[in-house]
Order: sequence, then structure tokens, then C-alpha cells
Amino acid sequence: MKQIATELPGSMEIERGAAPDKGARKRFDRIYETLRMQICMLDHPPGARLREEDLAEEFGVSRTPIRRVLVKLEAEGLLRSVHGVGTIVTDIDVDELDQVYQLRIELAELVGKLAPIAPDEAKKAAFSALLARCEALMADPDPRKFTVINMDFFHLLNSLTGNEPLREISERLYYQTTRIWLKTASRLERYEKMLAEEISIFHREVADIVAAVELGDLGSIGHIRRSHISMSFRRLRNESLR
Amino acid sequence: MKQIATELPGSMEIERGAAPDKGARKRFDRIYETLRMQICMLDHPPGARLREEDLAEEFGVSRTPIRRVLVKLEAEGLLRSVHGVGTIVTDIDVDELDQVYQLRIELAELVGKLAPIAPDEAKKAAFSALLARCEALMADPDPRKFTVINMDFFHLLNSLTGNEPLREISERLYYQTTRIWLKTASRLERYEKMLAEEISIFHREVADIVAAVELGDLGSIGHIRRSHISMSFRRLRNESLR
DNA sequence: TAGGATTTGTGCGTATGTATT
DNA sequence: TAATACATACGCACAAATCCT
Repeated sequence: MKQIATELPGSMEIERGAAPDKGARKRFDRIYETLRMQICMLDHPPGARLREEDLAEEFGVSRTPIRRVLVKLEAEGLLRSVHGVGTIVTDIDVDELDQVYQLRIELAELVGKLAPIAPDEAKKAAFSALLARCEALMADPDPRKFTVINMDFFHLLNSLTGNEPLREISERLYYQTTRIWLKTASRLERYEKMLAEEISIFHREVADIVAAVELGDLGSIGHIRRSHISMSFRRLRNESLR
Repeated sequence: MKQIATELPGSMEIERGAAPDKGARKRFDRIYETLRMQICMLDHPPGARLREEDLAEEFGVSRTPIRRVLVKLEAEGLLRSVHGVGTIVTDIDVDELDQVYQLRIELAELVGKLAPIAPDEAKKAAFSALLARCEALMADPDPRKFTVINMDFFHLLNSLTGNEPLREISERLYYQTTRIWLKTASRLERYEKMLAEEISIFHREVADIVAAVELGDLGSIGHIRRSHISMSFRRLRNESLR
């Protein structure tokens, strides 16, 4: 039984300003990335319960496409759906966080070793621009801005390897840990001061790496990142034990 | 602050021997693992089109739970769903395969470095048992049996690290590459002979590693695996260029 | 202990996209 | 180019599981 119809398909639809969501795939990606960022930004903190129906309404679709996204986020360890209970944002304890950091440290060094890509002028400019944003951040410390800049910096560094599986895995571990770092830090007494210190230290790391990028010394980038990731986690753990 | 309990009450349920698929989660896992193994065994070779309806019938469910599984397998890079076309088993070319192997080599070495677990008697026995199966395989070379033993061996080695993210990632890359190895090899002229040689070489690797396990020398296990993974890929590539 | 409220899981009909004739 | 076949994507109604009173 044919449905009536058919005005001309999607192409006649009005082009809405930003993202008219042409295909199903683009819509899927948009919802996925939005949700992942929200989880990363602690808009949905660890332990929070997400209701499929709420999300469906928020994104203007039915539960079905939402569930697709949730399955993927669950496969990446950011969510856990439980029948009859809800969909919960995952949390990990310090021991697990330690394990992920140990692995991230090793992977960071691999970025400079496996299929390293010598940065061209455009990439060097991107690094410089990021350093500038980082300096602006120091004048006005803000956890959300810090998270975004940190994330952009991570992606920029990740683009220095041509090994795509490595990029993918590093990214996944990154999204799994930054939100935990942010959550843990935000509960500490000295949060404000600690954040400012962390931003300052981050700025130094960026400056160090930008210098290495200018020299085209990809090998030492790995070592710089290795020590910074390691120290960042140590600071967090030490602060937690105060 | 409410933390999600580590395990859900479902553990109160009785484990029934035949596993008649009690909960939704178990059914999901069963379908997922079955399908993954089928893909790995080339029952669904790269390029094959899977029809959701066929799978639904095969597993005795509707398309809905099948689609959940397909999304997860797609997230892991084993499938790709295209609207209006079908769900296709992914294939990767030699360059990509090379990248994954490069990464697997590094991760294999990390297994012995990050949170190494000293094997107890039970584990040593498991290694010995696997060596025996490997010897039996040499007398009767069979690609499917080889694949299964190889996989069991991989899981056994992976259990030597307490770093769970590392285990998870290694496993994912493993499932992504073995099937491609098998497919590529099966198309070669000297397939029969090559398989026998590969099994023989594999037997030697297992013997080497079992010896290292007996000595509790986890560090050298990493080096042994590193060289074997590397050489295995080189042999495949060289054979392809004949 | 029982039952209702809530939330995820499932089944199925329909819409939409793609390829082929 | 248009029509047709077929596969995935979607929306909705209902079943199953869990929680709380």
C-alpha cells in the first residue's frame, strides 16, 4: 500500500541555517558527538541517569535513533544501559583511572614513533594559535574553556601520526579519562587554585611542544607528553589524598 | 553521592546449564559473540552483505535486537551499515593492515610491562594444554582449528596483564586483523603449504613462550611475541607479492 | 510481600534511501 | 528518466525488568 504522496523528497525541504541533517548518518554523528561532549563536559556527570525519552525530545527524534547512539557510547565505555533502570553515565575509580593513564602514557609516545607526520606550515600555525588561546586562558581560568582547549590540543597532537587505529584508540581513552579528571578535581577543596595551577602547567607543556614542533622534533614530543600526562595524574592523586 | 553498584542484582539469578537466554543482556552478548566469531572465521568474509532479516530469523528474534548488535560491531570496525544498501563486512587493504600490525606489535610488548600478572600453576597448565593442542594441529593442519587455537592462545597471553583497557584494545585489534590474514592467505597459490608452515612456526612461538612462562619471565614474552607478530605479517606480505 | 510507577527491551509496520532495469 | 525491488532507518505500542511504597 503506497502512502500518498510524495512531495518531492528531502531536497525540497527548507535549508535550515546550520545543519539541515541531510542523511541519517549525519544526524547520528551529530547526536553522538553532542552527547559525548556533554558527558565530557560533565553536563551529564558520572552516575547521572539519562532517559531515552528526554534525549529523544531534546534532539527532536524518536527513541530509536537515540538508542543507536547509546549503544555506541556504551561500547566505548561512557554509558551503561540497564533494563528497567536506566542509562547511566559510567564512573571509574582511581585504580582503573591509573590503568588508563598508564596506557595513555605509552600511546602518547607511540604517536611520535608510528608513522610520524612532519608538520607543515599550516599545522605549525595551528599549534601557535592554540598556544595563544592557552595564554588567553591563563588570564581567565575557566574549567569548560580549559576542557575545550585541552581537547583541541589533544586532537592536534594526535594528527601527528598517520597510524589511524592509534589515533582512534588514543581518542577513546582520552574521552574516557578527561571527564573523570574534571569530576575528581572539581570535588577537591583547593579546586580553584588547583585549576589555575593546572592551566599554568598546561600552558608550559603546550609551549614546550610548540617549540619541538617548530624544530620538527617529533621524537621529543612523545617524551614531553609522556612526562606531562604522568605528572598530571600524580598531581591529581596527591591532591585527592590531602 | 550515589555510586552505581559494581554488579547488578541479576547475579542472584541461577545459572542454568544450557543457557536458555534468560536476560536481554545475555542474549545480546550471545548474538554479538556468535556473529563476531562468524566474521572472524570467514563464514561472513569481507565484502559479504548481511541481511538483518536473515540474522533475525537465524537467532530467533526480531530485527530490533539484531540492529543493536550490528551497531556495536560497526563501532568496532567489523561492519558498515549503509542506508538502502545493506550491512557489509569490512575489508582493509594492505596499508591499513600494516598500521594495525605496527600497533599490535607495540601493544604486545606492553602486555608484559603494564601490570604484569605472574602466572600461577593453573595458568601454566593452561599454557601447556595449549601447546599440546598445537602439536595435535601440526599433524592435521586445518585453517578453522588453527584460527581457534590461535585465538585461545591470544586470550591466554592477554590474561597476563592486569591492565584491562590494554586487554580490551588488544582484543579488538586482534579480531580486526586475523580475519584479514586468513582471507589474504586463503587466496594465495601456495595456501596449503603456507598454512602448514605457519602452523609450524606458530608451534615454535608457543613453545618459546611456554618456556618463558615456566620461568616466569614475562618481559621476554613481550619480545618473543613482538618478533613473531612482525614476522608473521612480513611473511604474508612477501607471499602476496610473489 | 504485593502492586504500581518508571524505564529499557522487543516486535512490527512504515518511511526513506539506493541500485537496477 | 521513471518505475520497481529491496535494504536500512524510524516511530510507536507493548512486554519485561527494576525500584519504591
